[in-house]
Amino acid sequence: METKLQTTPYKGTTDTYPQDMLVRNFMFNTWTSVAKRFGFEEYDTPLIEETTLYIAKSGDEIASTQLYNFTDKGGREIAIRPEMTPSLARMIAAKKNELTLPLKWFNIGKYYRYEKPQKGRRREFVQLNVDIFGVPTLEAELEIFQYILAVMEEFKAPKETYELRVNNRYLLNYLFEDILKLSDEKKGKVGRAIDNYTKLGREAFIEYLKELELNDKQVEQVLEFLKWTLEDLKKIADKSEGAAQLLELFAKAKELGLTNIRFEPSIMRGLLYYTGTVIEMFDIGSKDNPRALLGGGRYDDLLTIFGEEKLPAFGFAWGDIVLEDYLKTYNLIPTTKTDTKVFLPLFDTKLYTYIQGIAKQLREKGINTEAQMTAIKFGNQLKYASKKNIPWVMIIGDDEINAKKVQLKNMATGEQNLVTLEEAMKIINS
RNA sequence: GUGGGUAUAGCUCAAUUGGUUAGAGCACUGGUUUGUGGAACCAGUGGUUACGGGUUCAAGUCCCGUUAUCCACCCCA
Repeated sequence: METKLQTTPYKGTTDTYPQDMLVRNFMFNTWTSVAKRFGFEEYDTPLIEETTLYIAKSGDEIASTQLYNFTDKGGREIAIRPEMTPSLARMIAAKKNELTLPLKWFNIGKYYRYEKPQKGRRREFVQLNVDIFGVPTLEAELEIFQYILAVMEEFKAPKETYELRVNNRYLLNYLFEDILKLSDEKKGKVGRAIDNYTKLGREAFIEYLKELELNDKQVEQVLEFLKWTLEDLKKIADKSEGAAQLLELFAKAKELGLTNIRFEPSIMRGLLYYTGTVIEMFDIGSKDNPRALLGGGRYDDLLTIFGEEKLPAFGFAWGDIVLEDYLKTYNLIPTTKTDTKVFLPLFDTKLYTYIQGIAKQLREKGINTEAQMTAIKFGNQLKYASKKNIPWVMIIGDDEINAKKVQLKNMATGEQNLVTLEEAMKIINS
C-alpha cells in the first residue's frame, strides 16, 4: 500500500528555511559571542540518555508523560534529552577530580518534550544552557546576571521591555515551613499557585488557596508575602537564609550597577532540585509573550544523584522560541537576506571556466561568492542577484577580459566602475 | 491528557449562504528588454477545496470521523 507523504513536519516541529536560518544564527551567534566574551567554554552531550537519568532527578510523572522514551534493541530504556542539566551534571561528576574549578560552560542544543504545542512552546526546541560550577557564593549569580544583561544589550533590547525576576527557594521554604507550617504535600500545590499568581489574578488565586484548605490567616499571610520587598526582607534576615542571600545579592548587584533585575516573591521554578537563588526573565513591555524568556537557579545538591559529594552550581536555560517572539515583538532582528557578498553573472557558456577561476580567487580572499552556472538572459541574472539582496555584482564579459578589468556594480546604488580584480576585492571588503 | 476555534493556489483571502468550468491580490516563471535589477504592462504555471465517509438531483458550503494547526487548561525539568 502506498500512502502519499505529507509535506508538513512532525507535530510540534518546524522546518527552518535559509531565511529563517539567518534569524536563528543571529540569535545563536549573539549567545555564543557574548558567552565567549565572558570566558564561558562550549561543551556538548549526547542527544539520547538512559531514561533513569531523568527519573532520578525529577520523579516519575514527567518521565512518563512528557519524555520521548523508547527501548533500544539491547533492551535499554532510552530517552531523548528534554533538558541539559542532568547530562551536564553527569559529565562533571565523571571527571570531577580532574576538572579545574570553577567551570564556566555553555551549550546550544536541541531538546524534545512530548507536549501539546501552543504559543511559545513546541515539541522540538533549542536552548542555550549556561552554568557555573564550583562557586558557592553569590558571585556565580552575579556573573550569570551580567552575562544575561550583556546579551540583552547586544540584542539592543529596550530597557523598559525586559526584567530579570529573582527569588530564593530558602525564602519560600521559610514561608511554607516557618510562617504557614504546611505539610510537604501542600507545599507543592501552594508553590504552584504562587507561581501562577500573576496569571490567575488575585480573586481566583484566593479561591484556589481556599480550595487547598488554607485557613483565612494563611491566605492572608500568602498575600502579604507576595507584596514583600527587599525592605521587608531586612526584618527577617536573621531568621531566613533566603532573605539574607537576597539582600546580599541585590546589594552587590547595585554596586555593579546592574539594572533590569528585581526581587519577585512569586518566582518558584518548579519544585525539583533548586537550592537557593531562582531566576526568570520576562517581557514586560507587551502582553504578547507571557512565557518566561529564560529560567534557572542554584542546584548545589545535584551531583549527589551520582553518588558524588555536593558541588555548588548555578545555571540557567534560555529557549529559542520565546526569544524569537520577543525579538520580533520589538523589531530587533536585522533584515539581512543573505551572507553572500558578490554575484558573478555568466554571459556565455564559453566563459564558464574563466568565471569559475575568478570565483575561486574571490573565495580564497574570504569573499562569499555566488557564480551563475548557466548562461541565461543577463537581465534575469541581475534580477536574481537583486532578489537575493546580494550587495555586489561583478560583471565580466569579453570586453572586461580584454581590458583585464571587471565591472563592479553596487546593487544598492546602481553605480558601477571598471576596476582591476584587486581593487574590486578591496572595495568589497571595505 | 482535557476543552474550544480553524483548515480553499507557496502566502493573504473570495466564492451571491446547497446550484454551471472554485476566483483575486501578492509571490513564482516567461515576455515587452539577447550587456544592466528594483517600476509598469502582458501572458503563464500552480487546486483531488487537509484526508475519509455520509446526507442530497446537486457539497468548498450541511453532518460524522481522522489528521494538522492555533488558543486555553494540565504541566513546564
